[in-house]
Amino acid sequence: MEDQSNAMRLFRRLLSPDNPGAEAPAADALRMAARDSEWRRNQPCGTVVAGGRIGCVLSGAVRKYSVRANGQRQIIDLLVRGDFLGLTASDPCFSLEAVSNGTRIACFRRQDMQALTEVHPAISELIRNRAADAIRRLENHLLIQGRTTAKEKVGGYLAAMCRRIARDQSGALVLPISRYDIADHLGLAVETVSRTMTALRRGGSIALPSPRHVEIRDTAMLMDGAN
Amino acid sequence: MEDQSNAMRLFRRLLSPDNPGAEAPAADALRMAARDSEWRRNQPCGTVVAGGRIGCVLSGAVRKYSVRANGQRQIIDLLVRGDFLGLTASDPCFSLEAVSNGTRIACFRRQDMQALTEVHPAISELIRNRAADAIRRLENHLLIQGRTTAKEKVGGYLAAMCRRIARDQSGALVLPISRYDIADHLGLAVETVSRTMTALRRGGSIALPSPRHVEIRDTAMLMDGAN
DNA sequence: CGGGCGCTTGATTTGAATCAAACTGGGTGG
DNA sequence: CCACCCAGTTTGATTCAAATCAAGCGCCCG
Repeated sequence: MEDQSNAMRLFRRLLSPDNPGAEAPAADALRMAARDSEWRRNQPCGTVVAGGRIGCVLSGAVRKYSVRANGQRQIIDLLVRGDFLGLTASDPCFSLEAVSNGTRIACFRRQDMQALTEVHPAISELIRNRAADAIRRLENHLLIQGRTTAKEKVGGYLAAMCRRIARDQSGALVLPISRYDIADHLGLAVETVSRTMTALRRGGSIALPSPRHVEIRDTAMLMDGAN
Repeated sequence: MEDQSNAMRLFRRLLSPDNPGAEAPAADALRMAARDSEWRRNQPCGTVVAGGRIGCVLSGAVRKYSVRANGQRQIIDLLVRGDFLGLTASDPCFSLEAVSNGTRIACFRRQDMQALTEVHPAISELIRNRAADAIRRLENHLLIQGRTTAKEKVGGYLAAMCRRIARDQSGALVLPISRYDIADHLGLAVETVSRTMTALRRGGSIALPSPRHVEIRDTAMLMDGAN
């Protein structure tokens, strides 16, 4: 099945980033232990990590967020293909939601995963590396979020996305998320995000063929927030 | 030696948070494998994690930060007693500095640590748990940093610190870091931090016997940023 | 004793939030 | 088929809060 082989390729890549051909047995074992599920846009998918289970995003995207007493939503992480959910046992204050239709998640029971690590040491390394990824992702987002001006934040965000998500045939980023999501992820107002995107376009660091398609024109300018 | 027994107690606590009496052999093994070092205020201590080594803060505090091209310093994490350094192999863009005199760090070589995990499985669990701690710490800071007003940020920060650092005999928090550090950690100007602390004091949610000593008076008010 | 660092307060400016309104495209129902 | 609707996006005007510029204070350390 197509999906099967996609997931296999993903697992092989994750198991040995340098040498995608190796580690087929471990990837097979992961594939066998996984139960896949598919989610629609805005559907809560926190159940995949209930009971301490671990999930891996196969396609689409998942947002991890919390809603404050005053109604403000704060997105603290965006998980895309290859990112793991549920690495920190349980923090009940966060919700998970599929961002787009056809978001597919492979789900593993913790005890199965534990048993697998004893047969395939590479899987234990995989988990460690995904946790390290999560730390780097959060650290990097903190750097972006900690910047002072909206132009620096949005620019840094787009530059970071550039390293994580797929491009269309013309080389433009295809943002999986809306302006509202970006705003809630950066701690800005939607209007500010929109205005800033327009300003970046006028400044020449990006092009916007459509609201969801972003062509990076000048990475340095984008990161500096200097235009 | 006093320090030896302090480090032992720390390792035992980290190895089994629920039952501090157990896991003495693993703690002993960690103690034997560790090389301690002591650092002075503002001294760069990134060398302890050079070559992929792992460090554990025994006392004092360490700040992890990056300096941008425009000179702006961004502190992305503050490590205190029990926190681990170098969990994400190497990200050369961050610097480490001791925050206070007498900051002590236990340092482990990665291969020694690896060998230990094979004898003591609890040590491998320890590392996983410390990584999960780091993720939770960063997520929580992101929630604080993503808030809109300075009062919410500073209030949330103090409330978070409350759960991590020691209190003096009167029950007040002893901040290990300066207003400048707090500002660089929250992405605010020093003046704003100072003003906000004063406002919180006047609002009655905290008391400030001295700039570095904070008594939490009303946690709810502090977290809401509502006063 | 001096100097500098850390902290605080004040006045002004700037930039993002907020309030308000129009526009777009895709989807639905008549 | 077309009118309508609606969520997402954009732009404009105004308000407000934090950055910036400026200056004074207390204290520790040399």
